[in-house]
Amino acid sequence: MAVAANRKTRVVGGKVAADRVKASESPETAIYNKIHRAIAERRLLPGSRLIEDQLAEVFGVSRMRIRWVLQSLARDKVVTLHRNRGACVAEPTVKEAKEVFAARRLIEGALAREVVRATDDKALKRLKAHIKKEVASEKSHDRAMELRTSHEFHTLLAEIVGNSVVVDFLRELMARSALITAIFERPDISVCSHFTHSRLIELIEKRDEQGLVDAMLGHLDEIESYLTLYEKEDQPVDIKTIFSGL
Amino acid sequence: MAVAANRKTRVVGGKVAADRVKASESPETAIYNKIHRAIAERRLLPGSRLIEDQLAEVFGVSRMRIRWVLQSLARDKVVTLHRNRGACVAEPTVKEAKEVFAARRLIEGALAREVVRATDDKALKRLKAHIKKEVASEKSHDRAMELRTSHEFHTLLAEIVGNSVVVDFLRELMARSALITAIFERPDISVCSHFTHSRLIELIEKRDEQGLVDAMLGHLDEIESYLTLYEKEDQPVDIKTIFSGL
DNA sequence: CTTGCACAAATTGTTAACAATATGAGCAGT
DNA sequence: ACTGCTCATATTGTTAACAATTTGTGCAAG
Repeated sequence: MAVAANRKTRVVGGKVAADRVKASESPETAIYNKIHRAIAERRLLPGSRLIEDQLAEVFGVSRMRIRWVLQSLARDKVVTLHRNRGACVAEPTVKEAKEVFAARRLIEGALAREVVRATDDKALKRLKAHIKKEVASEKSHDRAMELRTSHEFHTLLAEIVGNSVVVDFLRELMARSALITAIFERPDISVCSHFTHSRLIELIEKRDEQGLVDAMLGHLDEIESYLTLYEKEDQPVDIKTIFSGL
Repeated sequence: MAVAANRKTRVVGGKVAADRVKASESPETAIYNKIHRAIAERRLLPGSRLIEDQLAEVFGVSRMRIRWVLQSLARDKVVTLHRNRGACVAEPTVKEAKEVFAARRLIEGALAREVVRATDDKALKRLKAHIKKEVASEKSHDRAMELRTSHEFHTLLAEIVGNSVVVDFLRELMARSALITAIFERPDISVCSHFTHSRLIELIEKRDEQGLVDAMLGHLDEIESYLTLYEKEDQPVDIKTIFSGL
């Protein structure tokens, strides 16, 4: 995430301030997260314009702050910026969605091998603890939280391998996946992913490297198959036929 | 790259303007590239302070522009930003360098398989044409250009696979590699990489998937071995001993 | 010789006003 | 109806002045 997150923990009279849990967030990151979440949860629909003045007023900050945040969101492909025409919530194309999933297969597939090598008892505990979180999320029937928790599992695998460069890539891919899922999700299917994730953990425990790789790739295929990723066939008929006639 | 690069090609009286080759660069990207290049070519050494006013004057733009560019450079890990204390040229640690190369092995190793599948005649031509560029760069004895061209080869492989998400990741990794190489390069060795790259192309031509993967991993190990990546052992002796004494 | 303090200088962070640009409505001409 | 035009409006882009912060220096006290 481009927005710096390094405001010091605020201490008041010897006691940590009330917003301690969010203490590591600069105002910029806080706004970044709010907008990002609003988009991922589809309260802000793809294509919606994001007007600086409005956001500035809503969040009670100056326009430059908003500008800054929008830049960050744009770099993470969550909004698109048009010179002199402002920002819109990104509208990922089908092509883009497929590329993101292809990239995930590439990276997470390769990562799977490393995970087997890197997982120790402590890591296993973290993984199993995370499954509990996923179960709780699914029970709550809060789709947004479900998705977040589920994505965190994938980032967690990268964290276990311990390469922060890869972790950053994974985070970025998860953020984009969240947006893509929000947009292309089929309303008729609801994935029960904690089960699949448990299966992955079993394979890690068994040190079944190839099995884990295959299961991971299968898992990603499964997720992708739950989306409606077909190109829209609305040909630009009128103009095209005219031009092909020439 | 976070800085938008989308100024329209300027047309003057029916003829494309003289700066056509750079027409796609906004003033921000131009400055971004200049600073980035100065760092990669070690004209700006790691740790050097980058003072907004100075840069603004040098490039003849306002401070806000510089601020914007510094933000982009920071996100690409080429400079580090300290709240209220300005920007410095990044000083990649040995740990960071190793992580970047580990990430490269992960991604480029996995990419190698895809490359074999994705390479057609046209792609082969591009690859071979690029080797010529590398040869020319090496002849010129311009170390900076040599490095650039060499890195472009790796990005080119990603381009051939055709996944723009992966291409972006690779570009980022190459930029960081360039900086890392610039900093940790051993002055006594000069890599003659076009030969190794030619070997990779041969393997692609032979459709030797596993061979290519192995060769690529070996290549990356080789590059890394040409750097002086040992942790500096200058223990914080004084303080540490005092504390361990307690 | 070190520590602590106050103050000055350099630098970054923020704001509000202004300039430039794009968008859409209205309206005339065909 | 459709095109082309002008102008008002909304919105973004830029600037310059101001506020806040950090850093370094000098000086006095221990």
